[in-house]
Amino acid sequence: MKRIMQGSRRPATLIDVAALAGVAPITVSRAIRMPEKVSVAVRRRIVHAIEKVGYVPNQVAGSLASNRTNLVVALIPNIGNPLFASTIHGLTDVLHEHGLHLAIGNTGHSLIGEEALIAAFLAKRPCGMLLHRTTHSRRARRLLIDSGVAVVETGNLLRQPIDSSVSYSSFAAAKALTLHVLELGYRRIAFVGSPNPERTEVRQHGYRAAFKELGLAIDPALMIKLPHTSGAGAEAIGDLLERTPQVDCVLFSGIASAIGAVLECQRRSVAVPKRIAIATFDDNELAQQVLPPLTALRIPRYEIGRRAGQIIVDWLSGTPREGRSVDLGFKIIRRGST
Amino acid sequence: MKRIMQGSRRPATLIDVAALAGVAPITVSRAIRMPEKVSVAVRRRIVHAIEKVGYVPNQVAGSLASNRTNLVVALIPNIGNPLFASTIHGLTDVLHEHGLHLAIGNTGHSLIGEEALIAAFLAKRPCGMLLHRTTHSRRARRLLIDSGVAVVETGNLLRQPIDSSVSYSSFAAAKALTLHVLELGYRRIAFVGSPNPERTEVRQHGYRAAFKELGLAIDPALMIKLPHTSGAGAEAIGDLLERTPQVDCVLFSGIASAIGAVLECQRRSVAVPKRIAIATFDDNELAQQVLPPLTALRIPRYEIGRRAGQIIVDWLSGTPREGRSVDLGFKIIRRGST
DNA sequence: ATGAAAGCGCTAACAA
DNA sequence: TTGTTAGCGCTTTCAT
Repeated sequence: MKRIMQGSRRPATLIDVAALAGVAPITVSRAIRMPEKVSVAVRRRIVHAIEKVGYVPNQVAGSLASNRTNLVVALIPNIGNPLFASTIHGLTDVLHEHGLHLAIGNTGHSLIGEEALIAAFLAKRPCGMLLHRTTHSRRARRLLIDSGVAVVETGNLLRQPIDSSVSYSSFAAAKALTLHVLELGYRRIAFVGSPNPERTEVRQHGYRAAFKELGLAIDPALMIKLPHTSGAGAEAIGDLLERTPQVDCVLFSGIASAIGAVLECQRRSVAVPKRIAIATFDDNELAQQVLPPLTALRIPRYEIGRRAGQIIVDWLSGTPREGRSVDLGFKIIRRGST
Repeated sequence: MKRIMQGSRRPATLIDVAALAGVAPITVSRAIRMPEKVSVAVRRRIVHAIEKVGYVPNQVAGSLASNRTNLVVALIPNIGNPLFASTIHGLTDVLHEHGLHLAIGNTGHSLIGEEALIAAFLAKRPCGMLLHRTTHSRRARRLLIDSGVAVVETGNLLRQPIDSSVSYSSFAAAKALTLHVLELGYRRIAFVGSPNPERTEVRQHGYRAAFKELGLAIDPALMIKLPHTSGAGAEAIGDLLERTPQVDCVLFSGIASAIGAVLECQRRSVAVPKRIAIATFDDNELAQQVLPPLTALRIPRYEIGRRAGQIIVDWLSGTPREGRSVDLGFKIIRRGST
């Protein structure tokens, strides 16, 4: 009740401030956006007036008039996934430095399709858009291109990005990690992918390329798909050991499942890496703490967010971009599990 | 280059669509927002025209005219922290169901202070705001109250929320967890808090209350503060065992440090819970996988986000709220570590 | 350094 | 069911 009555007081506008300060509205606008263009005396009066009436600028009106929203949109498959947290963090860090704000869309199990979702966010007239690993329909691409916003795609390196792409190469990473364990002498290497076909196929491709490069044969019984949870990882390694005892190494697509697998090996007293080696396609602090610590691929997630933000900022300031695809690479960190 | 030339084509407006369809602009507006209010024939022509010119509504203009942004803002201390992911997830799930969108602000190490940050986001004229455990200056509160937006505070249950508060009681949780281990017979119970004083003090308070309730004395050597990382947890338990060998149980404020501690015990072959029991103030899948699995406090983070979203949605639809403080509670899940 | 006029693209309120 | 008229609160452009 109290709130509602207070709220009914119409919020102060530029005009209210101007009237109180005895200047034209445009002068107040200038005092706020380019203080140096307004004389000190007038500025002081305006600042006073602003405090007095509790003026908070209406950015909606400002955006409409200036045709500039300072809004960046990130479309993410699943906000609940901690993986995205670092990228979003890097992104907001850069955006906030430049007075831009971030709106987040969860493409996950959204009822409305990708096109509708993109259209809905485009309706906000953002200055830039980060798209994490979404495949686009022809119409969605059209929509994005016609909109004129800076589009940065992340999640995988694209040869034909709509505008630009910042990521690492999933193919190269998978190949490198597979070569890494092949070179260590492992041969019956299981590959555990996620149910996400898009991502998994690229990685499987890299996995096969590594075998091919060394002229070795792949054991098809060792290609598995399962969700990225530690429970699933635990089950998977159990199954592998029982059903395909020839296995001597497992590559996990997700870190949670890899950690689950290591812990399951502890429970079963299966020696890692002696009986079976384990490596994973992502890294975090915990991967270093388990016993044995996990050999992992380190992906520069925070940096990807920052770089994506930087590209958007550069685009807005008219700075010509250098390349369309920015490869931020990856590192293989060998620890005890291989 | 290509992009820039294409982008220079002025985007289609409602007027363009109206002209092409041979109707008044307002009719197009209606056809989009309330299709049932427009005759089928006219609607068809309008839909055609929209497709033809590739019209994407300008929500900035719409918001200004209708005085409704459909924007909700969440201010979070640290987006990089996976803990917040679930809450944000729950929040977006509800918001998207009601056509609202989320903008995220990172209060963390922001250069601009809380007041400025709140003012900056208020300038976007959001319909609602979620504030995660931020203490507010008098002026910040004023700003929020005067704005008339629905404010939901999370992170701790508040007696005097600005508008409403959704959370669990940190005090009750800490007391309950402490009582839990006291009742199991542990007596020299270390409490490992985070460096965040605000949160840690409330929990320490609960910890003391539990001892007091049973008329037991606290060992002051067992109150520790450290960052929530698994590395820190590993170190901490090592130190505790060496410097204060009387310790028989450790309560960890953060889950990462608790997991680090369990893993450290494995490395040192310290028997958990025989030599030392471990419990933690948060739960996740991994906590169930480590050896032994961790006794944990389960906090309904996703649900907190959903509920916060629901409150905002209700507020917007004028539904009177039931209570100002919603306590979503917690559960203690006993596993092998105690 | 300051101001006047015009309008951004849409929707509310009120007709017809 | 459809249209007319007036803004929403600000910034742009062009004076002064």
